[in-house]
Amino acid sequence: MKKDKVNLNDLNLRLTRQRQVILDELKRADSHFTADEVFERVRRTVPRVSLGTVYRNLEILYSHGLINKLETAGHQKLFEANTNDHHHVRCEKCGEIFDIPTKAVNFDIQTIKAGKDFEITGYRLELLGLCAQCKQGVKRT
Amino acid sequence: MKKDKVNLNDLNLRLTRQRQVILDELKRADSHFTADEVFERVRRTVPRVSLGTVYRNLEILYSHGLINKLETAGHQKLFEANTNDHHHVRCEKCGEIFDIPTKAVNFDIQTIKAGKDFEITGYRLELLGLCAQCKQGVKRT
DNA sequence: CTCGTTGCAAATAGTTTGCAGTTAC
DNA sequence: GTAACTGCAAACTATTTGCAACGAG
Repeated sequence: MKKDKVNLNDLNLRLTRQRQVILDELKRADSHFTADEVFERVRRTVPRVSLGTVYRNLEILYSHGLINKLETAGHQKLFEANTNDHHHVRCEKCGEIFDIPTKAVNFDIQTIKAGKDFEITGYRLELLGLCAQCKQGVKRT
Repeated sequence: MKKDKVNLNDLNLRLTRQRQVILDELKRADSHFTADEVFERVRRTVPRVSLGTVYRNLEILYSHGLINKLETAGHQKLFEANTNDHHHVRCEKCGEIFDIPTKAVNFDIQTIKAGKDFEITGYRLELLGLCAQCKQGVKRT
């Protein structure tokens, strides 16, 4: 079944130039960006854009399910265009984030025995690792 | 086998009154506290203690394995006296943190198929749920 | 005595917000 | 036309840090 394309209009959202470019940049790179990375990219196209606008839009786009937000302990929030369910792993050496398909991780909260009256409703999993490049000891510049 | 008691002396650490009281408070309550909650408690005994000192000590005690630090996305860091391996779940309604024994959670990073050259070295798991009280709809004051 | 530690205050980092002017529709 | 949105700057929150005085061993 094909998912309907989300219509900004239906959400009382306006398609401003800033918002459009923010979305475009995320989709184009198909990677994980911090708010200020997005800001820097959007700035190339919309020089007078402000960081506040970027933050506001990322939050709005996320809360309407148009993009994905990645919150991790002790790091800046990351945003990505990919809204499909997947996991992430951070290379502890270079800090890069890599995607891991959901099915590659054998974890199911249903199996958690939390105690009879406690209901587990969700989780946030932050994987840490060593990427292929860093494992080889290749230095990045 | 009984674990040796950690000796502050061996670690070039001095047992100041502030440090002692911080440790005592964490042990006494055997719960999870933010730095400023610890600060408030320690202040009752050592009125002139500063928040900076509390932060510094919590970090030092943690880095020497004397206490446990809990970092979660979007929340203040938490500290606890219990250094045994265990999981935590946060009630999404009341915000309370509850412990979950390691064995109650069926999760093993060894089983993650991350790709042949990628090595998973660790993880941070944040469980979310609804505690017994909140599930009943009991209001807390 | 000496160096780890403290209180204090200022700095930092990431993010949010108030407001008056602008713009999408 | 009007409500959503913007740029700007200031505010905020959690945490860290520089420094001169203090105190544990």
